[in-house]
Formats: sequence, C-alpha cells, structure tokens
Amino acid sequence: MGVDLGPLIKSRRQIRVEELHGKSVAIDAYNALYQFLAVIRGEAGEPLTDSKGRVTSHLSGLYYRTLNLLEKGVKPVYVFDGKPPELKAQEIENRIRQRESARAKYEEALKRGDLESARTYAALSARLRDYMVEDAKRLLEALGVPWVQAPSEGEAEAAYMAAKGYVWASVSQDYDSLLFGSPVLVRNLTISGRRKLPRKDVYVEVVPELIRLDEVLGELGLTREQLVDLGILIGTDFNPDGIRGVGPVKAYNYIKKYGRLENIAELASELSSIDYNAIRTIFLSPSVAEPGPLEWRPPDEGAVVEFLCREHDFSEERVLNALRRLKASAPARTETLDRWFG
DNA sequence: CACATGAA
DNA sequence: TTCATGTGG
Repeated sequence: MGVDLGPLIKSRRQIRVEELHGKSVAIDAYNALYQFLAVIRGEAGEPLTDSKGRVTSHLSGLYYRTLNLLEKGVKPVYVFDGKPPELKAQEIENRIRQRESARAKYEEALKRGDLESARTYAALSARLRDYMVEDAKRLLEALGVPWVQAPSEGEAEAAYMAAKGYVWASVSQDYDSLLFGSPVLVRNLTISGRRKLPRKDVYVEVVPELIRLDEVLGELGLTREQLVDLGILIGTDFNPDGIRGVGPVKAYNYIKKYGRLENIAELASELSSIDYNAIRTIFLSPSVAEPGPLEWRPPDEGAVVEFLCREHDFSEERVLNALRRLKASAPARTETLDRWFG
C-alpha cells in the first residue's frame, strides 16, 4: 500500500497534464497496471479478456493513457519491479490474504446478485500475473515507449532516475517515491478527471498533482533521513504494521520532538522488534541500476495492430483511431523527432 | 480508466 | 462544448 504520508503533505500543487509538455516521467508500472486491472471491468466485475481468456484490462488502460500522454508531449518511461526486498515478505503475505478474502466476498456477492459489491470485491481481488506484465512490455515496445527493469523496487528505480535527472519526475499514487528520494512526484496522472467514490454515487474531480521533496521537507522541517524514520513509525511496505496507535500526526510529533528513532525512549520496546536500520537502508541506499539510454520512437503501427487487434481482439477502429490522433498532434516529419521525442 | 455516443 | 451513460475485450 505504501506509506501514509498524505495527511502531512500540504505542499501539493494541482497541475494540468499540458504543463508536463516536453518533460519525461518515470512511471511506476506496477502501480499503473494494477490500477487499470482493478478498475477496468465489466458490470459484474469481470476483467476484459481476449477470445482465449487472457486478461486485457491493463493493456487497454496502458494503451490509451500512454497515447494520451504522448499526444500531450509527455515522454513516459515505465519502470517495472524486480525482486522485492526480503523485508517485504510480510506485506506481500498481507496482500495475498486480502485478495483471497476479497475473492470470497466477490463470489458471495455474485451469488446473491449484488453486482455493485461484486465489482468492488473483484477490483480488490485483482492480481497482476507475470504474463500480464510481459504483455505490457510488448505493447510498450510496439509503441516505441521505453521501459526499465528495476533490480528491486520500481519506485526506488524511478526515484533514482528522477534524482539523476534522467527524467523530470516520477509518477505513482504512493508516497514511497519521496522516501526513496524522488525530487518531484506526480500523483493522479490521469486524463479524464472524474472518479467515482466507493460506496457512493458521487463523483469527485481528480486532478494530477505535483509534490516536490524539498518543499515537503522544508514545510515539515525534516531531513530526508527523518522523513524515512517518520515513515517507519507510520508503517511502510517493510514494516506494514508500523507502531500501534501511531499514525501520521503522532509520528510527526515524535520525530519533531526526538529527531530520530533511537531517541524515542517511550517507543524503545516497540521499536526493538523492527529492523529499522535495514529499512532505512532500503529507502536511503536502495538497490537500483543504471537504466541505459531512454529512447522514444514513433509507434510501430503494424506491430500495435498485430498485438492488440490480431492477438488480443481489440477493435481495430479504436486502436487505429487513437494512433491517428497521436499522429495528428505529432511534429511535422521534417522536424527532428528529437524535438518532441528526444 | 478511457472511449463512443446521444442529449442538452 | 459539456455531461451522462453504456461499453470496451
């Protein structure tokens, strides 16, 4: 789930996607694909599939959103997770349990004909399979959009790329990127701005927002090391339970008062069961790799149609229409592709 | 989530 | 143009 820094962060600025024109962004691929997979579903919560039963929800979302970003002059690079740190085992186990519980509730809801609940629980039980990740990478290749394989956490790699200036920002719904040191984080990078609130027939406007690490640290009066300690008190993927009874506000007060975990005497006992030095290392010296040169090429129309339409039964009309829109917005052929894509 | 369509 | 609704695969 990521660390719950939301309530503490006031320095967030709403932006329009157009403001990212000409900028490259490193997108947490797992985060994006999972959201597509969870939310792009039929009436009873079933995912979109091709005629062979392979799930395609994530491909639909990835395709249209990526083309939209390119159309607006944004250069995306997708960053895929590698091997998770050992300390993530508990979190991974929790997620599996939650998915299984949701799947049971999904089946119950279906049985009693409660489609709305079925849809909710279907989303919660969604699981991103290896073949779905492979398909996503193949689609990106056909689109001429680069992707990077992280050695470990995708968010860490994306943060590294942003910190090094390889990309302008990292993109994720989670705040972990900030702990990993991403100087700029973009959340809610969506095109259509309306989202339905769960359990209510109410729609809220969801606008992309920009968060700068230096502003967050400045406003909170913390160093990044302290922000990581704060995260550990709240709970991270590497200590999902955090400290009992400590949420964002109390955690912040502790860090402001005591400076670092070692100095919080009243939590010494609780903290003794957390390997917080290892967690600090994961965030402050994460396992990352040099990503290699990032290159954006024009989409290979034939490859896109072959993959989406021939292999996965997408509508050729829709697929080509989306490609046409990108071409219409693309620079004149005479202009170097570098101007837009490089 | 994003697209297509028809109504306002 | 905006908005609500149904569908995509």
